[in-house]
Amino acid sequence: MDDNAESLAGWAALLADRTRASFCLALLDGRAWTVGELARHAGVAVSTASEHADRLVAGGLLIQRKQGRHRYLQLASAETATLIETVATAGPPVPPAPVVSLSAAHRRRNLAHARTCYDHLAGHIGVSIADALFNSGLVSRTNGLVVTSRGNAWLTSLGIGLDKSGKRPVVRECLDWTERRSHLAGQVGAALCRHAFDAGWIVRIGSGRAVKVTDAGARALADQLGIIAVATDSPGAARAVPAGARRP
Amino acid sequence: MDDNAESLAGWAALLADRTRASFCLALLDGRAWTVGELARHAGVAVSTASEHADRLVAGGLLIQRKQGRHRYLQLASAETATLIETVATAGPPVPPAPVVSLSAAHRRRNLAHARTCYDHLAGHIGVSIADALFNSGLVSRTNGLVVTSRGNAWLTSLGIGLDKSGKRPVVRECLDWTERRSHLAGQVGAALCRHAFDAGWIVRIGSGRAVKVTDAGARALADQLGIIAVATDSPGAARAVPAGARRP
DNA sequence: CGCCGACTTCGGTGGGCGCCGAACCGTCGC
DNA sequence: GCGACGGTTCGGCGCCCACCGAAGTCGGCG
Repeated sequence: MDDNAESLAGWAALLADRTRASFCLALLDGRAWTVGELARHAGVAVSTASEHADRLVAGGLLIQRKQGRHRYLQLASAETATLIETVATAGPPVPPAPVVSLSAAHRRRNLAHARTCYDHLAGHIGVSIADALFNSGLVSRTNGLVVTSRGNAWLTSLGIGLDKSGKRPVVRECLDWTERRSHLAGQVGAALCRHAFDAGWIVRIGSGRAVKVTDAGARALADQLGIIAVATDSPGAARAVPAGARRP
Repeated sequence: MDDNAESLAGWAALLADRTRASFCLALLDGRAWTVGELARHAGVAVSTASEHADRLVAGGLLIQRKQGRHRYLQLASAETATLIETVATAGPPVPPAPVVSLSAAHRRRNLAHARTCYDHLAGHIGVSIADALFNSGLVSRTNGLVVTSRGNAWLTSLGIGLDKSGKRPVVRECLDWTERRSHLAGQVGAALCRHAFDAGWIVRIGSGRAVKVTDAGARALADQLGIIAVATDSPGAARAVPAGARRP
């Protein structure tokens, strides 16, 4: 029991610091962040962030990849991510926060429904969009992940152009941590997200990652992709049903 | 992001202390311990233990029940137990613990083989029992999880009665963290575990959660459920094979 | 080659907290 | 009533560690 307790405590200690917790939560988006980004995100000095990164890597929670003068950090594995989410969303506990809760639960539901993951869409809505693009043959994954010619035409019709020679992958799958399925990242994911904002399909809820589908957005998604979506904050709503995809 | 990090950190902080971790691990056996017992178990002064108990209760990890001059502590819920197990058995073994291993590995094998989870049986043996009950039609999950009439008869033959009107679910599935499959909890899981202790089918190994199947227990399990089990500590043993279930 | 920028290392500071023993408080049993 | 006993409260000690700024390192770019 003795060494076991040590082990459990050591594990938990990694997460038991506000700054490190903030890192892990940020890294839940699956991306690799640099030390500087993490420092800015958590609001601490770069030197401090560097030391925390050391500890997290040493503890096995994160892995690092050095690239030029950057040091990229990401979660060690999907299991790690699951673990962090488990603890983070665990029970009502927590020392601070005596009441709140109602709005907290509401916020969580919003997050699960629609949010940004870095620069693309995630949550139920993100997964639904990915499904719709696959089902309607705009994106195909039979031979790796590619945008079909029909897909290109559709994107062009939205005013979106892709940079095939660029460094960034045109389209990429990104595991969604609330849905446990893929949504789309890469140039396509980012462009669609940007377009959704620009066209007023979605708006941010507050300052976090959560977004809300507007009425106009719901209509547009139905028209374009056959997705039935409702505004996140209407009562009993948090739901988006991918219908049999229609030709865009 | 901010309050979320705080929350995660606060949660983890509860587990991030050697002594508190030791408490929680001890309490995983589902029993209620007194402050004094926990203090002795962890090797700290009673005053120290008392303060730790305060924190764990305040944090919602434990609940307490005062009785005379004793203060009994136990895990707040089965979910809490699951959470602790998740973190405890999680990923990379942790910062410390360089070698140790042989006895540690042995102990872990014991744990994986048969242990208590809160108040019911877990590990390979727990999963085997669940399998046997499903296969022999004593418990069915075709229409939700229910004890069949034959199942009820069998339980009665063991001297186990169920409280159908009670608050606690009659039978519940509980994910086993070493097997990654379900074992049985709820009233049935608890009653079977209690019966196994009472009838001498299993005995505790030391003071922890690990249990060992006795020779008599192995015979009984084979007779009753067609499970082939061997005592945990016989060499190369840690194994329990669910055979084609026989009528009990 | 020299500058810039990302990151690391290092010394120093402060606060938090884990620990204890001593004093205190309630309950139990005589 | 008194003593024994389980538990709590309190003051104090010491360590650990999160934080910072300044100096140093190293890769990339002009």
